[in-house]
Amino acid sequence: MIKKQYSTEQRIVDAARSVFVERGFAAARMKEIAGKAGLNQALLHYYFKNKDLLFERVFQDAVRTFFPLIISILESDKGIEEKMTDLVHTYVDFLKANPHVPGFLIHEVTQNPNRLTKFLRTEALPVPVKLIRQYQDGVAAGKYIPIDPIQLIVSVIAMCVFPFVARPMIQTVFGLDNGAFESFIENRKDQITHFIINGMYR
Amino acid sequence: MIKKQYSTEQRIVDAARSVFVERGFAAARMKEIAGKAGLNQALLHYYFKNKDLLFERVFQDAVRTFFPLIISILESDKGIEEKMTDLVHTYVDFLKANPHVPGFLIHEVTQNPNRLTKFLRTEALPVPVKLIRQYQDGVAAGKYIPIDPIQLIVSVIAMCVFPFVARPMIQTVFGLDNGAFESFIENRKDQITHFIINGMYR
DNA sequence: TTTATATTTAATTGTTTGGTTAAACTTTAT
DNA sequence: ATAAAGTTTAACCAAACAATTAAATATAAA
Repeated sequence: MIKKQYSTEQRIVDAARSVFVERGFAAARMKEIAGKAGLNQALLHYYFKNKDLLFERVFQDAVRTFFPLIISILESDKGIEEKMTDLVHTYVDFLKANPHVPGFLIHEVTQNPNRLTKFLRTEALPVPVKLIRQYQDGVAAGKYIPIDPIQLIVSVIAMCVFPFVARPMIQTVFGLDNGAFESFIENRKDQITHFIINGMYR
Repeated sequence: MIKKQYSTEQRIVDAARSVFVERGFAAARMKEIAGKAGLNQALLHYYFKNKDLLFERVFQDAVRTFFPLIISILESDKGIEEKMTDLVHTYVDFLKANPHVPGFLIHEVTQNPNRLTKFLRTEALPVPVKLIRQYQDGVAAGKYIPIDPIQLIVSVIAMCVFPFVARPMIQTVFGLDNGAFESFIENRKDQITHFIINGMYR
């Protein structure tokens, strides 16, 4: 019974993720989610009392995958260059496997910031103090340009995430079909790594 | 009569922009737009046959402000460094005045890419060939690092736009109140300019 | 002044949606 | 075998929504 319960609930959550991530909360339809999960709406409501509770589950799962990966890379014991390289490569590969998640999170947090605030009250995200200290030490030693390490982190994440978030726009404006866009992303990993590391050095 | 017609239609469009940009197409309500414009729903439909037509108008106006500014800066006759500085400063200032527009466009293009495709069929966007050539010449002369100038353009735009698009997320994760976020953006202009120009040079 | 256009109010319409209900059936656990 | 939990079907509900209608009034143009 435990096995069966897991399977039905997980089927619902997987279907819901698919629909919510594609359409967003407001445009997603419970009827569609039920259909995708291969069950009826009554059962959907047996497991999740309402749309908002189901959404919360999907949202929380998405946040749990999106942020901790960044933090663990930034907080490793390696040197900055290696961490930046790791971050770009690992993160872009993660985004390739989950291309719609950042856009989904950004939009839904914008629509309802309380969702993230509430989540972080129970599962706080550590500030990447190691990376920050490493960078500040490098600035003091005259090795890196004097910018705020938080700005650097935001910039690196921006450069990784933005092409996924704005994918249709970039494809349309620059006339890239799907194959060309995938090459663009694959090439991008080394190119922005080079640009970032080069940019940090004085 | 012309004066009056402009005023009512423009009032509707302004109200619609406000609501669509904040809530997105799916969650925006015609009733709310009518209320914000200070008129009734029948009049709303007298001027715009349906929700989609009204949205198209707002969308097109937004696209018309978002992209051409980038292109005009990238295609000026100035040197690359000056153009990058101009782009960051001008663009961030534009975004400060219209903070929700990029997020709105990105989300709505993702939900319905045809809107942008259709728009660009009638109002094509030039590719910034001058900037591209300038960068490629610099690479050939051994002055800049060998990356694709399109990647550079995407990165610069990413660094300008992302903090606005992901503002609530960044504020929440880094614990910035509104004042601190505004300082962050103001500081960011010079910091990313420095980072970008430094990053380009070999 | 007359005609055309713009505007309003209040009510209505048809559809969609999230959610509920009841009863029957199936599966699982004891 | 019985009881509990899971699942289904079909119908229903109330609310919300975009859009419409009819009639009256106000404003602008000819």
